Amino acid sequence: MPRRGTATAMAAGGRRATIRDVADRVGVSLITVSRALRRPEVVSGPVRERVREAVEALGYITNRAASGLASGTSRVVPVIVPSLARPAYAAFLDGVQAELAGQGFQVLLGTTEHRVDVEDQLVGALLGWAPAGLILSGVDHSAGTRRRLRGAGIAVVEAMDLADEPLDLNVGFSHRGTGEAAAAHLADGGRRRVAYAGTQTEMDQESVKRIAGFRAALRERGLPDHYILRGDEPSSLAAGGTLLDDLLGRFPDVDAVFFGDDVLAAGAILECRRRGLAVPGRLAVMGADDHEVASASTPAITTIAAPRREIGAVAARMLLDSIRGGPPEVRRVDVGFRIVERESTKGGRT
Amino acid sequence: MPRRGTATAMAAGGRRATIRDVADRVGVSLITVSRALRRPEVVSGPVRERVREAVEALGYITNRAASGLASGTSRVVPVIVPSLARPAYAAFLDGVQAELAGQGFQVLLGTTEHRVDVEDQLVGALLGWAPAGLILSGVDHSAGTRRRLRGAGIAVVEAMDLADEPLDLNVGFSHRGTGEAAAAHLADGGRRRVAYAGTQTEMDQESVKRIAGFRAALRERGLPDHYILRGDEPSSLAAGGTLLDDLLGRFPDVDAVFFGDDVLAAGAILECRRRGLAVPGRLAVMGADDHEVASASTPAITTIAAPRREIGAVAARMLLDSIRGGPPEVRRVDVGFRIVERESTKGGRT
DNA sequence: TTGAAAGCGCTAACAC
DNA sequence: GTGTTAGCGCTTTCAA
Repeated sequence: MPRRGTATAMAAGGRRATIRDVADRVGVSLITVSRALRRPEVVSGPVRERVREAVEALGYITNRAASGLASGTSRVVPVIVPSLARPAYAAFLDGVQAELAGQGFQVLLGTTEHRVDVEDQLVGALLGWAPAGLILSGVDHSAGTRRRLRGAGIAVVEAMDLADEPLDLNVGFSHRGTGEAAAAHLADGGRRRVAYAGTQTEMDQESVKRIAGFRAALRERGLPDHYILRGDEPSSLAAGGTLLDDLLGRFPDVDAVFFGDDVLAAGAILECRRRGLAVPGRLAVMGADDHEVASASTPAITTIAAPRREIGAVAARMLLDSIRGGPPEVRRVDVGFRIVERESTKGGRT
Repeated sequence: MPRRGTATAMAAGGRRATIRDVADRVGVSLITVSRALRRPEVVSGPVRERVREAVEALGYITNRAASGLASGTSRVVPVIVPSLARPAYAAFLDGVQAELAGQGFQVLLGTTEHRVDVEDQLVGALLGWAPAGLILSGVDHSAGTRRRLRGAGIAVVEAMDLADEPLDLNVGFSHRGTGEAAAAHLADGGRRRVAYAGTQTEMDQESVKRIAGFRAALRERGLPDHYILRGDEPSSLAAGGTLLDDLLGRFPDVDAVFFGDDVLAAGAILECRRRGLAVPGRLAVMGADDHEVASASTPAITTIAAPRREIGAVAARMLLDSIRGGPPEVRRVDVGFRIVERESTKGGRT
């Protein structure tokens, strides 16, 4: 350690103050201090007050490692998301964090970049903290991870998507459903050659399901379901433009496109404008996630909105309830989604 | 604990496997296992291999609390940001997380909502984990937090903004500078009644500094510096529209507005369109953060871009270097920012 | 309401 | 290259 503590408020010797130091200063036993800190109601008023003063004076901070080791659990909750680059997950994380922090729990962050092997590793590493519970986004995990999580004996929430057989607790909405709804919306608007275009779709189970729902709904209506385009760069306006180029190169006759997210859709619309291609006249464009860019584009983009931040908050609440009160009756919450209709899919050729 | 472990891979008795169980199974002492796990090169090949197998078979996971307690430090780094709702901070966090995870460190997340008292509390709580280092966004902290952090004897990075007197390490760009640059850009484009409009500006030190730089640069040019509007709702397209309304109500003659972020600017542009107010003809509009909405708006919005994700990555690298090699020679990195000029501030009345 | 003893699972230091 | 010993700072019994 290259640095050295120089703060005034410290135990003699320059060490960080321990519960022992606080006890000595107050003149009680160490365990009394521990109790005064964790369950103030069980110690006498005067003692409680003097402990408070000594803690303040010494700058005492509970050592979480010691506390966790002795008690076998810690007030920490690992939260695993695919990525922070996508606003949808940032919003989810925000919801979780706000709710958990309010209850004195800390979030340990992990990102998988949509890779199952990374998730396996992360779960292993994070379980080492003896967490009170764990929140995962997504419902598709390796067999090893599922076994490990069940074996850990802690509360687990799978969030964002809906699980057929939840590991424990589950909150989200149907990604398959969003695909079906998008196809229905475009087809019912009179579009006949309806495409999907997205990036990094193979690894991301959410888009795999969305595409499956999308294609199924098209087939049901007797429409072709093979206008599917997958890119591999991350989402950006530029990527949206490129996707549109590729799409029109491969399928020149498409009359509607559902993009993996609003940023791609907005980028495609910019490209349409460059090409002088009318939206929605010639081509209907639809996105997902209800990103600001969808309302700010011209034309404004029809999108799919889901309460991502609220999913995070609900996930956190379900977890806390389970930690405190045991398994709840409601193990699975479907928060739903809705289509926000805007200009980019208006009209069509009914 | 309402649940119970039922996994197959466990030590006898249903407990979670400890290093002791691994040692017994391999037939070596416990410390040998510990070494095989942390510094494989110091144990013999065969032992290393048998430990690996036993770990696998038992599903052993290192107990971080025990490890941290025994060693006095942990591979965990608290990262404190004002909020996750703003994409700029999500990008920063993403950069930190990616870099740290790659080196086997875990991120403990804290958000302050721009409140100094919350930051104080968070720092206290998070130091309890005996972290290897700590990353804060912002450079303005309470005296108590400064003292505490210095006393903790760990590496600390203040990120995003530039500090006059860094606590330890510092990486970011000048927020005052962005304000000056925005004012200069608008004034040099011939605008004479130049306004600033933002939300939640009192608590956010970054915007306080940006406004200070903005006003100073206007005064330097002999322009009025009192066209300043502060809202108090969070940033959104709607809030941008409202700000524009208020602004034109109070200062009907403004000819340019610098918004606190691109989303507000985009919302204002939508409102201008509703009112039939020409941008940039009648009013120049400028934003900040280089959000997608700035390129996707019509007209496209001039903005200020800074490498937020990279700041996070650099912060993480500086921290790791400091943890591993002691205080580095470079303690302060200015990553700079740039104005991205687009249509929304073109022309003017030179 | 308070205290004493024991030990959580690991690592540092020092043998061998 | 491997083992022994002694804690790290707290919480959990159990007892007073």
